[in-house]
Amino acid sequence: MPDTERRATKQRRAVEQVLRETDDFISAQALHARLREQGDTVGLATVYRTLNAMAEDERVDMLRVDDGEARYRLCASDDHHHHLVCRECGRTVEIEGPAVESWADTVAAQHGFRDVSHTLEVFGTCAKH
Amino acid sequence: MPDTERRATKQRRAVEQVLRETDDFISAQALHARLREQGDTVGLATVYRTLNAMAEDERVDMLRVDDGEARYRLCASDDHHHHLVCRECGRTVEIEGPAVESWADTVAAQHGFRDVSHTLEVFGTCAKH
DNA sequence: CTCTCTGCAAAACATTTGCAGTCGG
DNA sequence: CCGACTGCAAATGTTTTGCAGAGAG
Repeated sequence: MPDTERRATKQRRAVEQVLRETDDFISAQALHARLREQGDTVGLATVYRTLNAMAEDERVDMLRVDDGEARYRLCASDDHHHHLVCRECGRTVEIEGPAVESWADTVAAQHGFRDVSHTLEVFGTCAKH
Repeated sequence: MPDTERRATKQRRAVEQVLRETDDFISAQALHARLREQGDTVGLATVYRTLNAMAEDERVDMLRVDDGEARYRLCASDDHHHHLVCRECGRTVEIEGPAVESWADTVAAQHGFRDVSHTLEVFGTCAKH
């Protein structure tokens, strides 16, 4: 239902502000916790409703991780990047793979798939471990 | 805990048999339903436990779809591969990206990461949808 | 026999929804 | 004002877990 009117409220502004300050994908639960930390009292349900609305309007990207939590991030209109994560300490480095992007699109198209998207995460043990 | 002993039971054989007959990824719930259909009475919890054990032993691939259900499938081949998954019907095509493999290793090494592994899934809408 | 496995029901999660009251435009 | 928005609590849906009994080796 993209045609519904959408009002600008205090809690929506709060959610968007946290998203703006967060580079990586963040879960609804974590976002809600961060809001409480900084004093904003926004209901968890409202966080979910806001995130869903934004996803519907394509203002955030949503992806699922293996632990079952959905994670959200403001649509970076600029570049799409991936992450290199240390499996020991969680340290994260943003990486780019231009070749991967086009490769994924090409292969998908060859198999007749449209609206292609992909998830790519690289794991390793960083120098400190 | 990959070192735990693993016994061969009737219900595990039943789960594996369904997996063997299924080409695409299937959810635990759907697998459980299929078992009941064909007369096997296996508890839902057992299906989950079996699937988790197999995933831990790397005998099945597990992936999450946007609706929040995890889907499982027997590892088809021994070499490392990726998947192109239809987000509408779950139809899956195995794809290979030799360039991606080496790219991931290289980038990770540049950042001082060792023991590199990665996950890559491509999603799209297949020709039938 | 000895442990692992199973079933069932309850618990633990993430996420959604019903409703009465609130508030933006 | 009016209808969209919010908070809370209750409802959902998936997956996990505790525990007593069953069964593989």
